[in-house]
Amino acid sequence: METMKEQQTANDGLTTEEKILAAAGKVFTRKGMAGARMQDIANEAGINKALLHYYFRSKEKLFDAIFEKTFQQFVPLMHLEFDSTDDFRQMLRNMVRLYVMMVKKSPYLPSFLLNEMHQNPDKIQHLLLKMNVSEFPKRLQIRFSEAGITGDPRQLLLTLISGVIFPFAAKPLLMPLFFGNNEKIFDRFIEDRSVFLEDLMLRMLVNREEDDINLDSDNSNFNNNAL
Amino acid sequence: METMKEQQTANDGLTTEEKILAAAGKVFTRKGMAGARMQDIANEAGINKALLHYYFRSKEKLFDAIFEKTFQQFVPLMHLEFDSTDDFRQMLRNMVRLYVMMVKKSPYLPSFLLNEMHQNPDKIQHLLLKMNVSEFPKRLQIRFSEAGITGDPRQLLLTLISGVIFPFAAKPLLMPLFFGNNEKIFDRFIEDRSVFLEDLMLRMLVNREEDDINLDSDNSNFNNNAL
DNA sequence: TTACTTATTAACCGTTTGGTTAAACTATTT
DNA sequence: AAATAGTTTAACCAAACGGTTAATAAGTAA
Repeated sequence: METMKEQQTANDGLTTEEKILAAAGKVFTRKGMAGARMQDIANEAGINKALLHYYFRSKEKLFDAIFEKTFQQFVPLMHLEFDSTDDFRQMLRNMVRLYVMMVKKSPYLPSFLLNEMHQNPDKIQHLLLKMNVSEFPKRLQIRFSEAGITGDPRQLLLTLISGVIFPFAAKPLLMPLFFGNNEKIFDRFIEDRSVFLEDLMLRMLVNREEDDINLDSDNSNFNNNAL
Repeated sequence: METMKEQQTANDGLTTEEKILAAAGKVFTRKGMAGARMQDIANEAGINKALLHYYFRSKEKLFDAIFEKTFQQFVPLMHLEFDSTDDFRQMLRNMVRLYVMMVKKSPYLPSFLLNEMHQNPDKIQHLLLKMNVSEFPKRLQIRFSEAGITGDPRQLLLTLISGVIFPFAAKPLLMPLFFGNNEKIFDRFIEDRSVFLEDLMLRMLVNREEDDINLDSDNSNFNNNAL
């Protein structure tokens, strides 16, 4: 029998703190900060409510921990992913696949993040400073320039990300409107959408250079991204 | 001095009920159902809290009124817009412009709707029945077929709508990350985006027929849209 | 004016909520 | 074993909340 110093592992192999974080993540992402109840989180974690305040001082502190963790799970993906692959097209493909996978696993995430971002825009400022993403727009521009893309890379990136995330964020509407409340049909649609979006990206990249339709080539306002 | 029977107009030319609805709309869209307080709504309307319960019986009833109104403002736009113009490309252009205008006017709307939709997916089912949108997917398909588009029209439509809405829904993130917290730069980006999205649509329509990249032409799962 | 209906308010009520406390339980140290 | 530090709980608390009530004010009809 070994002695455990820092944290003792509970019955199911999880620290109490870990159990709290898992439960809080579940409840907060579903109900949001305002809709979540501390008692619900305690029940979900199978512990006493006072323990929540013992580990995290207040509801807001606990929420902040969850929000930060969830936020970082989302945003820096592009951050990391943009350096990993040499082939530009393959990189875009990977991004689509990665985001589809992520959102598929936890469908509440997008609307949770979007909503809480609006509720506390100040916290985002702070989070973006902690993760060092201030260089991201510059790197994004360089990456696109090297690939010979002339247009505003933000337009393309936003189209890509929104294209993946939005169907999940709007699922409760799309489900009865387009998919007859059939989960399998929805899943198949998402499968098709991955291909659709990859193809969409390729079309844009290929055509953009040789085409006469000019989209504000001198995008002079791209450098104003101070923090 | 005229006599008023049905509803007397208050000092500022608005019925009390109208003042309540306006105030509730403002508070609910910003704070959400769970985050909104009846007292805040009463304050915003400049009336006593009990009046809220006098006109609408409960918080949920009041919320439902706002949610329905807001929801209908959004969804049936495509519904109406899809019949108005003969020219298919012009119609898509109009849709983009219309949605940009709408969301620009009330930036909280997208994240509010997306979030509350997740919170009560059951209510959406009911709302979709009231608005008669059951025919919409069929009409959408027909409209696209007539224009000679072979791919799944839902993919294209979703790309369009998400492309417009998402930048506003994610504005608190994009603002410091891409636009240096400068509202004017953001506005200019949205202007550019309208053009970008219109161009994007045209590219897809033009190329899709003559291209060898085949995106699941036999979209057999499109007809399963019962309600 | 009188009677009556509708609109509006201040005060109140029961419940829920985030948070605290003091005691009990568990492990580690001496 | 005794003392100590860390963990967990039941019970409690004040504030906030949605909702009610009883009384008042305002408009309408006779």
